[in-house]
Amino acid sequence: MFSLNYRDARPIYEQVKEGLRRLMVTGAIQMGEKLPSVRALAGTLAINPNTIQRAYEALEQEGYLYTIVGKGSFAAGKGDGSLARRETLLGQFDAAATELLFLGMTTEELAHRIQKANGREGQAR
Amino acid sequence: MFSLNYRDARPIYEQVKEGLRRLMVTGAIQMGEKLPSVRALAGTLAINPNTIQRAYEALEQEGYLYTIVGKGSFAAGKGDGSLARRETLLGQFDAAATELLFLGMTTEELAHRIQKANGREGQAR
DNA sequence: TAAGTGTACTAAGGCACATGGTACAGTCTT
DNA sequence: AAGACTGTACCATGTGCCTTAGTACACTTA
Repeated sequence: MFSLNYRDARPIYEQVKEGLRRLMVTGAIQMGEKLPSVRALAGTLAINPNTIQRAYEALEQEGYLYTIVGKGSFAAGKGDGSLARRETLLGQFDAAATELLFLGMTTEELAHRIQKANGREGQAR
Repeated sequence: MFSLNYRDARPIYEQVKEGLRRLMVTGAIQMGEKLPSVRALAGTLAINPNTIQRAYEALEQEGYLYTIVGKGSFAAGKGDGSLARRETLLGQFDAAATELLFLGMTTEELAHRIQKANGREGQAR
């Protein structure tokens, strides 16, 4: 599924968030698919269920999953992302692009990189 | 110069790093220009000099500034960025691009955004 | 009924961050 | 030579977030 890095400065629940988000964005987890339960994922990653709960809670607020009490958590659709998440991403995108241009990369190189990213995304139709 | 956000989850020294990096990347601080001293910047931002010191130390390791004991710290040139920093940026760029494409943005929209970023960058020749 | 689901608490410990203080070596101005 | 400025290096302290552990409750499903 994905792995944790305890040497990373970022908190575990952030790594869980990014790991799940990545699986959904790349199509490894498709829309409507059931995610592992809080306790199950906690057991797999050998961490506390509370930490998983925190990650799920945040992902739900970002629009990446919805939850039904007693049934479980499920991956949301593409159009369900929050505006706040989109703004955050655009900020990260612009900052990275500006700095990479400063470091000598060309607009063509970055544009080509987007093409490759477009290939990775949405392999799930 | 730039401002701190105490409600932000990121540590202060990270915000200082990003603030200075942004000023250098956008040309507001040019190559070879002297940066404010550790104590001066600490006074301006109303924080501890140790925190500034930590930010400067990290920026030097990233290749964004060089320092001369007794004289001060100075903005480095474009070609002095570390490879590690470049790899970090490329990772952030790809991740943001992939997720934005998932959320419905087109490659053309992102490419156009890079053009605008290219306008902001390097206004200092 | 029993097992599995999300959710909500509380208590405790660990760790990074930030502060305050002191000190030293080097550079520059006077 | 003296003083003011630079970066740098400690140490001790407090705070807040993260993480764990444990318990409990409402709901769904087999």
